[in-house]
Amino acid sequence: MSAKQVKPTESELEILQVLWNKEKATVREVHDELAKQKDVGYTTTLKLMQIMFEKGLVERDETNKTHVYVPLVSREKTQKQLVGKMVDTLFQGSPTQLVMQALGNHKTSRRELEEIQKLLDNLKNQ
Amino acid sequence: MSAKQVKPTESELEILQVLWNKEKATVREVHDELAKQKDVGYTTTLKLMQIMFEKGLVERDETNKTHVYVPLVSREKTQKQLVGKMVDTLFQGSPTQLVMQALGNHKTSRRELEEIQKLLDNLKNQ
DNA sequence: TATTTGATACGAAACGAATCGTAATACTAT
DNA sequence: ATAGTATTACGATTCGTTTCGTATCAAATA
Repeated sequence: MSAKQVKPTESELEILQVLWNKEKATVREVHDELAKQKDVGYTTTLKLMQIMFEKGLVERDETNKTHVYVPLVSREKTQKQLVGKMVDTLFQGSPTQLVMQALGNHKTSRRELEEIQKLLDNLKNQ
Repeated sequence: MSAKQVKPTESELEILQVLWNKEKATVREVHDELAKQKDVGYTTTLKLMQIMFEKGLVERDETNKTHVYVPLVSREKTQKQLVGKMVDTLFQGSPTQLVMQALGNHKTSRRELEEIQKLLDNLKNQ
């Protein structure tokens, strides 16, 4: 029985995004990426990543002066965690309602719709 | 162009849930409902609902001493708002991925699966 | 009418998240 | 070696959320 995963904050999620995409990254790399999206100071990003390290959300290689960070929580597990919470608090426990909402409000390509249909067929036959 | 809706906090969402379900409610009613789920003081609930009033998340009828609160934001709009944000920050802008995640990780009844399929068919034919 | 009960208002504290400035430290290049 | 540059460490502040205690007021009741 492993300990329950820490829930990342909004800002931590933004950092995790970068780490998941890059597999691993330095503070500078993460910061440069974030700076494209919003106005934030370098030390702010640094501090956040240090906190994430303390929380066990990331690991880091301290061999060199410039530390290299790696995510310790997976994208999938985090998605599952947060989607689950959202289903509970916003969709009264019904994932179906969430699906309807997500599909109804965005234009989805035919290709993607068919992919989902395939998944549905699989789920029905089991 | 109406002003952008305020993003409710976690606690405010819990209160909105009750209000959405009851259509309208007093602080006492909301609080009794919340108290079933978690340990919280009456004045805490009161204060939160007062803040929600200031934020414009709810309206209230002050005719009687005991105020009656009504939600000013709809469940649907709030769902849309938060699902949208989640798609952005956690699913790289792909609602389809969110759908897959939601469907994959919960057991969904055959009836619901078919309901979703119907929606998909409609979406494909337009 | 006086007392008790229940409601609102409000300030303040506790808490966590986010931001930044500054100092210390290690690398780089002259 | 020295000066400049980039990085980490860390404290402090700000900000928003949540929590609660106390005061005040109104309504019910004894």
